[in-house]
Amino acid sequence: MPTLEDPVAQLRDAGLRVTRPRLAVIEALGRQPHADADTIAEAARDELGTVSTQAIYDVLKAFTAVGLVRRIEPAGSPARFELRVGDNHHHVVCRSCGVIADVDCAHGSAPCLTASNDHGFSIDEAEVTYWGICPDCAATTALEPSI
Amino acid sequence: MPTLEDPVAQLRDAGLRVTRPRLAVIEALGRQPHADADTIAEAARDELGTVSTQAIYDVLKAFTAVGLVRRIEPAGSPARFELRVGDNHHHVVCRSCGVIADVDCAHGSAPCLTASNDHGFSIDEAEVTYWGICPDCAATTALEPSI
DNA sequence: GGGTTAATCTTGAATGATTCCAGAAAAGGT
DNA sequence: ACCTTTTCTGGAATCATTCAAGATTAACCC
Repeated sequence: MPTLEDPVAQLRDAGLRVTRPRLAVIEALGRQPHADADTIAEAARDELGTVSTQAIYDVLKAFTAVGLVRRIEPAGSPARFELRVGDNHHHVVCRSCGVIADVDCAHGSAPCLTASNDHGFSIDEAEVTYWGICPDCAATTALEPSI
Repeated sequence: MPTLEDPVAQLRDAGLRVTRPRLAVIEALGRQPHADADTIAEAARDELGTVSTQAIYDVLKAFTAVGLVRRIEPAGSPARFELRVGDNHHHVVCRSCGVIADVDCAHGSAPCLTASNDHGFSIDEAEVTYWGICPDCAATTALEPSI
């Protein structure tokens, strides 16, 4: 019952070599969606013992290039990565702690929105980022009105 | 006929002191919307002779804090700044050269979109970034099929 | 099962944007 | 004019990310 496709097959399908660092990155992302490079590196090291930071960046770049993962860069935080599910979904970002949650796209496939005036650009994607406060931070703030 | 509000008045209204670097930044932004910190610094230096990079960042931070300018950070480029016009508009970014153009929001005031599932977040803004190729880059690419 | 080759990983240093710090300068209220 | 607070200067520090060169190793071939 592979809810997640077999990682090895995923790599092969993408035309990428199967290496331990790559498998570790896939697994790390499966466990922590929206992780940044550093978090992924730590997770990979927990599993493999040691992996260079550079390897993580290379792996993430290779994955992004073939569309295995999607790179998102919310303003104010380092780049985050997520296993791409093929759908074109969006994100809610907490202004306070930076956590990210997925939001399904209400309009189907990309581009899910049409620009009112495209200025002659040929648009292929509409990326939506919702900004707000997550439930946890809202609760905390309520308790500490002003430091 | 102040199409742009008087910069001095803008600063005073915002409760900020009126200084030469600040006026220079406002003017630079008026001339080049979507400029990054470095570009603004250069423009300010052209006008004032010399200004520290730090001063530019401080000014931009102060302006952003009071809502005089809006900071946008498209993935892959340094932060850009624009004079906030109060409306809640969006941006089209060229994947090739990075130029940014404004796109009016079709839905009025922020947040102009409603998340399909907000995960309990209290959302105050929906930021939309359209990605594509600008007319100039499209023309160039057409001429040079593949380098 | 070895050998070959190109892709991948390691180590270490470099870059670019941005921020931190401490002191000097200057804006505005009294 | 004077004083207080904000703002600006100069220089160093930080963080995420990338570059470079050589060592490994996965995958394909015989």
